[in-house]
Amino acid sequence: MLGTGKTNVNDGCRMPVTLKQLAARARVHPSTVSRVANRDPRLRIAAETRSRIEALLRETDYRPNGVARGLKLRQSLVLAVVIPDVTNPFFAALFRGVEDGAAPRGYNVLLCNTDGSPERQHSHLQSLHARRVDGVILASTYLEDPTVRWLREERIPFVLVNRFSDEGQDAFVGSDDLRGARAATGHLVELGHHRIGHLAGKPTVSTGILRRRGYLEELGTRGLEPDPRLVVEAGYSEAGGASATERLLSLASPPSAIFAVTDMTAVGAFGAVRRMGLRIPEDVAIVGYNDIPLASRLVPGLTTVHVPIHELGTVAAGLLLEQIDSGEPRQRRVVFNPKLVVRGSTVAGIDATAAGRAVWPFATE
Amino acid sequence: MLGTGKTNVNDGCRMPVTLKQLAARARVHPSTVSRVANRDPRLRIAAETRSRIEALLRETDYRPNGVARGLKLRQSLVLAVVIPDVTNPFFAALFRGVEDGAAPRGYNVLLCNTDGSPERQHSHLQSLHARRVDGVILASTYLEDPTVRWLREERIPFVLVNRFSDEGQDAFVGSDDLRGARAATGHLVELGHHRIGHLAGKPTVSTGILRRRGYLEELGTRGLEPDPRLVVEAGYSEAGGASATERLLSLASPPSAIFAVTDMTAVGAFGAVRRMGLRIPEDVAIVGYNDIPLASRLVPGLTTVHVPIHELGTVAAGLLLEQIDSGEPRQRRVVFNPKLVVRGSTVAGIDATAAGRAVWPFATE
DNA sequence: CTATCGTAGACAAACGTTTGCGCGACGCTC
DNA sequence: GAGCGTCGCGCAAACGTTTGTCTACGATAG
Repeated sequence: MLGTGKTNVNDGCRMPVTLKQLAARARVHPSTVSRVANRDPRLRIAAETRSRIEALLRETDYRPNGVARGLKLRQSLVLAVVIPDVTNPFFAALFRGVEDGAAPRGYNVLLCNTDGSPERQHSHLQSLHARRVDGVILASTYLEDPTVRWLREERIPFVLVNRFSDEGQDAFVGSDDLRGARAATGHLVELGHHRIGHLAGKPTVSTGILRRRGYLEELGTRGLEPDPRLVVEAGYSEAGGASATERLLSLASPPSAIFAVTDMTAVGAFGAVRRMGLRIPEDVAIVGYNDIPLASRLVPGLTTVHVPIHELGTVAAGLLLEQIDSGEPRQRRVVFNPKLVVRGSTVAGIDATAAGRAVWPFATE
Repeated sequence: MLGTGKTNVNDGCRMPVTLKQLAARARVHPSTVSRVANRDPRLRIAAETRSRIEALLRETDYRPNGVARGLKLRQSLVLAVVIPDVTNPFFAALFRGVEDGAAPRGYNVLLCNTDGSPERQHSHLQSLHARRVDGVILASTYLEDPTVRWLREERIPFVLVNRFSDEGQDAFVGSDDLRGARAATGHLVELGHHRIGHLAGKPTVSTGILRRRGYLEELGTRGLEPDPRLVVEAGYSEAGGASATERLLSLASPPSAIFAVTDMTAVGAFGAVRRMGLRIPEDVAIVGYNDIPLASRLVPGLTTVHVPIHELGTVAAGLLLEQIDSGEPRQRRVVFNPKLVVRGSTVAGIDATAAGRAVWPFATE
């Protein structure tokens, strides 16, 4: 019979079809099939052969083995996003942005949670490197981060998001933390607050340093004397925000307003204030940072500094792909101008107006 | 000089070191280096050679090329999680569970968002298959899902989570939806509600069907006549929950309580009830499903059916790895017994007690 | 009729591993 | 001292692609 020569088809068990098997069935060399499948423009293929092979490709629904392809071509079409914790809505939205930016270009995206541990970050990156991911988006970096230096040395394309490292000229996308913090603080001053507390981030993280500096600078500009006792390191967790707030409100002369380094920190503050039997904003006004979806759903709504989180992700993906395509590290930095969103946690009753109505697009479950 | 023979090292540019390069430097065959690196138990290596090679491995910090390894070994050490949207806290927690279960075994995890679109789901899975992922965790399936059949046919290891497909005997981990829905409905009945509305899921999704059935069955058991007008399809989004609630509350004789198919749906109901100027729980009591972190932070807290979301993920990962290791599809089904958590959205004032204090571990940002 | 040329497609190497097999060399026994 | 067992390691094929080069063949021209 025709086509039953010494083809080494193994149709016994269902195996993903390979180029060689197709070549045998079409009685041509594997390279020919490859050129047809890839529409190789440099080689001329007889119309008859081509259509025969194309029919076969369609019939078997051939998909090249990505692993083999990756080995030969030295590109895996896989990116990685490294973050502290996807359970934090900020990072979930960020990841969505990255995927939305990368998927249309054929990339899949790995997600790695570090829980803020430099060791886990490092081991994740070792693993990613071994898998030859094409690029990394790193949102869990800290200042003087050896991981970033290692990425530079290994010439692995990467983009930092939200936080940056060193004075580095690495590709970066984030918000203008200094400006955002000044806007938040200024808002509280304008509301008449004199004693404003700050739930600070860590001094090892760029956002922690810059937002604290913005807070201090704005106080200075407004002619208010900063009180060191009003600045408490709270970290980025809800629990940290809660305990720091308790300390702040137990002071002899407690603050009447609080600027939290992060929305999640502010959420912790909400809980602490409530448990102490105080009212928001009458007794304590609260401002956060990032405008995560949760911020608009709290009661009262959380006044916060809006950051286009999803866009951070898509832009980062774009920068990374640019870097991968060009082959050279482009040190572009994209810094968004943050904008204050006023809600009920600083101005009583404002949630009933349009400002409080922000509805975040939560998708189907 | 020693060691400067015809070694084909190319130390001009920094390339990831390969087995061949190391072999050349150690003056042995690549296979020998491979065996040392892999601690191949079957082959005996002279102590001197071994230590020489081991020193070299440490010195160069050698990591085998995962792509080449994957090609040869037919395993990529990559899993994929397919969900509608990671921005939904339910799926974020689920993903964390999967990663926490898989990472210790050396796996990295791809995350794919489908936005509930069968087309996107299908194209994602095509792509995953081409990349030869070792297994898939699918949480976005619907009934009579061609994707699932395709997975079965291709013999790709997979586990369904939360929702299942067909009557299938596929590996599955989720909660007992029928029981959870009955508990939620029964709770409302016991509080004295006679007209209980249901914000239903889609009839194409197992959770939608089962939770609706549980609601109806419980009403029957309690001797209440189900009213078809009180069941409105709301889907799984906040917006869907809001608009469905508006319809429900505009009825001639509106319900005094609502059971929502999902916490996010319930969140939508919260907003709608508030906008209509009604009080929770005095005018309308609300119950959700899943107990996402957000549920305990709403004011009042959302009464809901607790599901161990993170554990769903780790267990699913375990099942999947078991399947991968054994080479055979194990059709184990793990069904958790859900437990009602009562908060202020059904019982006024209860949030001040311990029940409302559930603090979810949000990690650092 | 032969030299030339263009075209269609085969050949083979390469990407970086893993692993069954086999081969020399050494030491032991009889 | 010949045979045998063991030890240590090299050889080569294989995983599934891609791509530069080379060949065979038919046509055309001189």
